[in-house]
Amino acid sequence: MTSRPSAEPRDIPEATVARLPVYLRALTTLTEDGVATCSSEELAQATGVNSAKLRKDLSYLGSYGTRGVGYDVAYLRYQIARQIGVTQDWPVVIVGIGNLGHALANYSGFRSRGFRVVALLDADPQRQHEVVAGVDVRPFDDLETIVADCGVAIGVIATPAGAAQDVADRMVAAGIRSILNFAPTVLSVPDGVDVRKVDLSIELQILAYHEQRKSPHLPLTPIEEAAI
Amino acid sequence: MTSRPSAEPRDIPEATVARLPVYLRALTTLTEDGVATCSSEELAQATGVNSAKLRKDLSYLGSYGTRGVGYDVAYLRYQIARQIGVTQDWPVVIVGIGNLGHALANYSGFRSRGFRVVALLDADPQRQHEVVAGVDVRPFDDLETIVADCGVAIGVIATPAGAAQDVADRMVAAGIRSILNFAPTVLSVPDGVDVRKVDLSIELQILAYHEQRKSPHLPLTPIEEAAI
DNA sequence: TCGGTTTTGTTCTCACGTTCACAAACTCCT
DNA sequence: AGGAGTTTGTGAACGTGAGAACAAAACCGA
Repeated sequence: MTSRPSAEPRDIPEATVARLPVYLRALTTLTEDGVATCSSEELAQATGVNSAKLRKDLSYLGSYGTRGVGYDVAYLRYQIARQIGVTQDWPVVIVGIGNLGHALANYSGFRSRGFRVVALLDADPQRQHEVVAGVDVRPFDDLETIVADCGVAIGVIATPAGAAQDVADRMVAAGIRSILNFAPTVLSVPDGVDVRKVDLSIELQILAYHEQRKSPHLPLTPIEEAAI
Repeated sequence: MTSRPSAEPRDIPEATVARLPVYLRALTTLTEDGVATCSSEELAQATGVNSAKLRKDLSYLGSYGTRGVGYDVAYLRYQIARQIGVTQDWPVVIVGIGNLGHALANYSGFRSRGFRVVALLDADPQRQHEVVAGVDVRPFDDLETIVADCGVAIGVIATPAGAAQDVADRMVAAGIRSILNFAPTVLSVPDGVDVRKVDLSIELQILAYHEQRKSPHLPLTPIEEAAI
């Protein structure tokens, strides 16, 4: 036991924050497999990172390991979950119930990882009679009421690009301060509001870039310059 | 005009590569709006980055701007597309036609950005009679044939976590060298194969972390240490 | 109790990415 | 033709992140 029982809330580097959920997932798997203890080397293997990096990441949370032994899986798992803030459920609204919205609403990974979809919203009245994943689709104008009633802080945008900024503005006005944006557009939001984006085609384009360099796949003569 | 007409193929930093698709998207929008020229400041605004960073990013591609004027939208767009390698279509296979696979197959952003879904594969015979987005779902065992026939280099995994590693192994064996993984698991692949992952719940967890620090939402007393 | 073994936590160094700041280069107007 | 105004491209300073390496701290067996 260290001299001070409470962990100090140092600020954690962004790169580390982005890896904590990966560690959390691996620890959950280990727990399910009945593993009680693991070393940084084992956990690093399971998460695909360098063991030195893993130890440094964990050191930002506190000293939760035992030298010569490793980490208590259940204990470490709880500490990471607490740091991320997923020991209790976060209510989430999803706006835009097209193909992607459907998939997100049905995605079991949200529920099992500390998120609860409390509402599905769509501007199209045609969709407002559907029930997706046990939640019925409601009009977009119900946003403010739902945010206030359920204490929603996180919104997910799965609309077409053209609607995304308007949706974001309404979300911010309603009190939402964290937005996960799947629409292929840049959102502008006031300070204090976090936006993370997931763009499916950007990831493919990055792969294409590297793929192009791998294969000597004649990389298109760069002599079209004068032609334009 | 610069003295050398051809762009030198310097290697581009990863961080820059990840932003090129964003610039490309903005330039496409500007083209559609009939804008012929734009400054780094305007393009930076449209893409949500710093204008100095934008200029440095573009400088890795070559000197395609004109001082005192800005960039020719169509020309810069073509140059970026060429660098990324999306001037011609890339054939792509999607494995796992559940909710997410459906959404991906229907996502028009792939088609419009240089990717063509040539096959949808699923191990479940129940799904093999469906037609999604004009492409019929075929047995997973057809993978090798399709990869060979269509020259597929990029595969998308949208299966449950348990199946993802097996699918990746088969993809690699079939000749695929770039994988976009939506399954919440770490894939291990040989050197020379690129994997990018998209984990929907990780993004939410990162938002939750920051959200937790914003609100003084009693952050769960860290005195459970002795209790575990 | 004590040496040997294991594994963590941390320090140090290097590489990468971001931002600033400014000279070079181009246009426009008189 | 030339000066004023604009905007790019880049060198230099700064900050963040990654990896190697090792001392400190635990366990184990005799």
